[in-house]
Amino acid sequence: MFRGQYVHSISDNGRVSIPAKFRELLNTKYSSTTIIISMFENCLLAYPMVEWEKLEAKMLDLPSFKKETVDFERYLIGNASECQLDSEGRINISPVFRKNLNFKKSVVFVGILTRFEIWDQKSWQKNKELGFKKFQKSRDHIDEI
Amino acid sequence: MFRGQYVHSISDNGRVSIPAKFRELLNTKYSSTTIIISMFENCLLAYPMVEWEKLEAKMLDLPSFKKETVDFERYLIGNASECQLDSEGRINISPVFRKNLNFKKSVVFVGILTRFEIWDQKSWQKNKELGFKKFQKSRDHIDEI
DNA sequence: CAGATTTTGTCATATTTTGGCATATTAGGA
DNA sequence: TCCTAATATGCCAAAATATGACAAAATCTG
Repeated sequence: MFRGQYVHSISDNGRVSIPAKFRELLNTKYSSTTIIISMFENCLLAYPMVEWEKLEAKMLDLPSFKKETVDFERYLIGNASECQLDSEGRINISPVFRKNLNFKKSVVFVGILTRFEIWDQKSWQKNKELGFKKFQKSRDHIDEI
Repeated sequence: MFRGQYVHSISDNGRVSIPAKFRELLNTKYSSTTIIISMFENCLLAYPMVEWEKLEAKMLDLPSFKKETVDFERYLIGNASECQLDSEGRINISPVFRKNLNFKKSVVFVGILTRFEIWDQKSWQKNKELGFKKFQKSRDHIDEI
């Protein structure tokens, strides 16, 4: 499972290396270093191909003309892009993503089970307080655990 | 079960040894020295892998894009990291954790049944008073015992 | 089509992490 | 209280990792 946080720096042309722990998981569990990244809240959301395909399968089952479906899919799929890790374990993040999410010098990788997020470090820092508050609040709604 | 308190010192690069009593429990009861640590309130929370996986299994059943789920998982999983005790019974605590929790020279291990916490010694001292007050208050809400 | 710009591949190096040994410290038993 | 065994921790070398630099390839633009 993807877990934990890693801070990496991103080059001027948008190249950044994926944390070794994540690369290893892609190699072992998923046998593929192809991932899909898309936009989400204030960050990028990245899935191993296999997990992404599961997600797509579920989306195909949604009622296709319902407003929520259209809005959800247009955003998530519409922003998705496929990436191959290179021999050094790096990917390129397109200018569009970098501009939208204000990616500057450093980014934070955040592992979340079957997927991981990529944040601009400054935004992540800013969200830290809020994130903890949200976590505290969410605990009341997560009754199953 | 994990119980009691142990004070250990942490090296400059974040390496610290797990109390022998805890190691023994991992070896005997859990047959594995793999643990997961994550942030929680003002300390680290450590689970033997088996116990942690029970939690994750429950989390995988939550609706993955719902706000409460994201907030909860981003914090708990996003801060989690897998550790293997080395041959000397030590683990590494990442710079992110040390910074966030202000880990300085000494840390306190606190055993709590199926898990244990790791505190910066100073914070632990500071929280002692408060901890007692909270304990007193909690007694009214613990109806099952 | 030619030149300019961007992307990609490879190498080199600084930094961090890991493994193992050796020594210091602690705890428990006689 | 001393001795012994277990435990914790400092230290150093080796391995892994991240990232900067640069050249080659590809792409874009006029």
